Amino acid sequence: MLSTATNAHSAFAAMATMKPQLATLDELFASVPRETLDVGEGLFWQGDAAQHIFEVTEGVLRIFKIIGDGRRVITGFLYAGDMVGLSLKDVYLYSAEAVTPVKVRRLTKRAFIEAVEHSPELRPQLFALMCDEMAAAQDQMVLLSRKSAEERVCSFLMLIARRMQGGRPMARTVQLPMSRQDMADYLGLTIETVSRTITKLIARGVISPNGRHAFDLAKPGKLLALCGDGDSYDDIGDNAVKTRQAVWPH
Amino acid sequence: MLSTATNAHSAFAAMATMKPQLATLDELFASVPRETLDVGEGLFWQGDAAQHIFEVTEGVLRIFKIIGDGRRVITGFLYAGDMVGLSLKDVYLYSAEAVTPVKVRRLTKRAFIEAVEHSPELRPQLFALMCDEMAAAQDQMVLLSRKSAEERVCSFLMLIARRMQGGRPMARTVQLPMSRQDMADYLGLTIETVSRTITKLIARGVISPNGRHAFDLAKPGKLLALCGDGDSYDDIGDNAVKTRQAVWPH
DNA sequence: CGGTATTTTGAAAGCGCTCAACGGTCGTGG
DNA sequence: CCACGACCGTTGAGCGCTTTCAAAATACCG
Repeated sequence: MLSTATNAHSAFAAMATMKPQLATLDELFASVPRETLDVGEGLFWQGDAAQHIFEVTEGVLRIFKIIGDGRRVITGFLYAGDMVGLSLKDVYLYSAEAVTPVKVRRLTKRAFIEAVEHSPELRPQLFALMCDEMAAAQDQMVLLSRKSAEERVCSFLMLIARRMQGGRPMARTVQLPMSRQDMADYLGLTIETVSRTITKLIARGVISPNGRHAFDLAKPGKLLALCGDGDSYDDIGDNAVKTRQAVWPH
Repeated sequence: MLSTATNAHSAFAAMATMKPQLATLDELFASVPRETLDVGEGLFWQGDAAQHIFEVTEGVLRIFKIIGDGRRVITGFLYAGDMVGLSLKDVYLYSAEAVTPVKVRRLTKRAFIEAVEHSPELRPQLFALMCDEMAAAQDQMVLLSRKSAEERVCSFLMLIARRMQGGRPMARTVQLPMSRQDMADYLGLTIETVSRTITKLIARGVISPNGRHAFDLAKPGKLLALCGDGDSYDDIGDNAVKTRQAVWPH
């Protein structure tokens, strides 16, 4: 568990004397050698002693929990720039495996926490990171709780599309490196339902396959409308423009 | 929970901040007058400018999101001691309403963040809080993604039972102040399914009604086993003892 | 090119949902 | 104290979406 004070003074001294202020969380990991993971290889397992924080440098990682009888729930996919292992429990509460070949850098939890604790630059960044994660988790609860299979798949496509483009214009093509089983376990569906739903979206011309693990977004406006997020869109001609007509109660 | 060393450190911290040390997040709110909410009254709404952080002092609050066509997802119930509004977005991403009469205290987000930022005591507490929230969110994803109706209801009963007793011996009686509709929207079910599932649990003697919004846990061991969390339990005679036989992959 | 894993497709079943009616409880007011 | 009504919870019947079980098709890899 995290005991912040043990070495607080020495860590502070070290930071003050040896290092310039770190501007970004990323720089924290800059000096650490990269490790590589093959496809399917695990980074750590649910129940392992939680000693490190990792930063994904390259590739895609899946984070998942398994309950007794083998049911698997993928709680997230991590891309370059994402961090994993952030928790104060002394064991990991989930497992992490490589979806694609992955490169990561690791820091001991203590080193990470002390560095953040003594950097006024880093603290807000960590805070922001955790807030974003929490917001994403809540969106996922909405998806799992109330969305239909089609809405889930469309939401997933949009999520990945947005993530890949860092938010900008929106990718024409979405890469889905994970298997259908991974998608199913992330979306709370079965592999068959995911497959059928995708087939239907293709038949309707909303997306079109581009290899088995990539899709072209033929009608991005339509796709957006099918996410079930309740905003309304001008869908004429599929050059859809978001009209941001939020619908709250009261 | 998190054992921080308070001592060697605090002298230095006090000098640095020129403020009396706050030992707990709770004390941050100590000087603020309480506000009260009637049953059903809203604290803030999804989309409102997010200017305050709240601490629940008394009662139960529900946190929920609504998507376009009226579907509601309750992402959590908050009890005395819990905090709400923690986010860096400039609008709230969810709404908060009183399930029971509620008392809260508020701090502006800025005041809160600055206080935490200047207190080495408070920072780890906030970090711990957010980590716990994240862990709870992931458990909820598991529930929503892969658990049956019965498992969901049992998990909910256990969750509330544990929360009420602060983790100790386990309450004989569980108070459920929220409506069946609230439970349904939290568990990703309909009100009818929740009702039917509870009826079945009563029929099987797992729980027994104690007023409409409370239940006695007649067979806590059985209840635990029905949560679908995959541990195994000795259920003979219902003086069940947890045998902690975790099941990870590999 | 053969063998394996993954994905797709088909048919049937099941769990939870929808629609509908009934019952119970509580507060109000006569 | 009881009658009434509104709200909430329960129960029932039937349906539909997703799952399950099974098999074929396709991609992947040595």
